Amino acid sequence: MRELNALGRQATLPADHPICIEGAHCQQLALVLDGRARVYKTSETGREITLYRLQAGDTCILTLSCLLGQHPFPAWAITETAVSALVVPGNAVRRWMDERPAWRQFAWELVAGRLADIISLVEEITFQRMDERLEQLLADSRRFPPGRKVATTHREIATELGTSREVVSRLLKDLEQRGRVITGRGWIQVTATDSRR
Amino acid sequence: MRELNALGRQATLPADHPICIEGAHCQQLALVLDGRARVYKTSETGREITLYRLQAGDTCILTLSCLLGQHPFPAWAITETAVSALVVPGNAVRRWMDERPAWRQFAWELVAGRLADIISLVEEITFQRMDERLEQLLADSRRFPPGRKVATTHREIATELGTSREVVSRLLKDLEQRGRVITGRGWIQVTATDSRR
DNA sequence: CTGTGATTGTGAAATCCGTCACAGATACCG
DNA sequence: CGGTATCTGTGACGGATTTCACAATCACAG
Repeated sequence: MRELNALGRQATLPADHPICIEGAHCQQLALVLDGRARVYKTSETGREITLYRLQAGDTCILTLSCLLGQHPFPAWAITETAVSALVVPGNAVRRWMDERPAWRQFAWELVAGRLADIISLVEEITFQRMDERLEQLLADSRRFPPGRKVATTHREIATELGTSREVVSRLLKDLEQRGRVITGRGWIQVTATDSRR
Repeated sequence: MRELNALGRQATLPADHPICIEGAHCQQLALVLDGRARVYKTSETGREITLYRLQAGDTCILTLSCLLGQHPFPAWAITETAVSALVVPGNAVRRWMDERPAWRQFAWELVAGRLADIISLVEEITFQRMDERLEQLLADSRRFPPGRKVATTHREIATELGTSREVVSRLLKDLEQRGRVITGRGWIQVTATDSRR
């Protein structure tokens, strides 16, 4: 930890600030201290899909695999909220990987987790309908605590799922009519479910 | 290498033999010496999608991330041809990760490559139509050398792309009429393209 | 309070895709 | 050579999704 603080440079980024562009050769790794960022892919037609998110305590495994595996960064990344992070140069990361068992363990844990995430993303996209995927997204109580308004737009959800805004609007309308959510301009509230079902 | 041979156990598996089932806790790692295997996901309705393949020189990064990251195996794996492999116990893998820089490098290279593969899979599934994805598959000259018959069935290609056999049959018919492929029962031949286009 | 930009609602059409239902064709095994 | 299992071709249908077009609504700055 001491070494980490010595070599690292504290940085803060505002919300909606680009971090990585596709094809970049990363030279440093950010350890997220606070805030949230999003790693995603884009299509030529302007649609997007979120691959995964970074939160406090995370580090971007794609950057990691760039640094250690000598590959270009295969996606885009952007902050969603203001983010503060500890930025560490690539060679330090590589050295720790050699010298620090705890760091190795940390890195593999992260990679294993994200790899599993992305694989289940593939599964979802391939086999599930959009309405199921939307429900699944809303069922994540960390991001959509039931009974509380969450600030987001239909467009944001669409880029999350890799579809278009209209589709999300329609599906949300359905869900609202079935009493599963309440929506307003710029927010959504998942209906509090009693725990019996 | 010496150590690898000392600790490893040589194993051979016939074609179409299951290797890993979803949710397994892997205790050993296979280094593929010869043959080909497939890692895939399934849906309840019986459809499948291939995540990636293992060839000579590969090792399964999912197994690796299981061993090192303490996660269950998030997919299925099966041999496609007869496979011979060197099977190494998990604790040896973990030890090498501590002691062998070359092994670490090897592991990270593989992970970085596959991670990029799976991410571009997500991109394809999300943004491309099935006909584009099929053409892309056939454009892989390692697997479909132009001008040579390749033994495969429509069903196999369907499980590759995560769709149904009929869809593949129709799309192939199209491609055949446009002169891009020649097909027969149990084989496909990509038309030899002159290099000017 | 008014204008402006962002957000949301919705209809219609087109396309893509998955599924069902068979018919035919082909390889292969005895 | 017959029988059988597998593979391929195809029509029909319906559902899911995308896209375009435009109206309506809302939030907020000035």
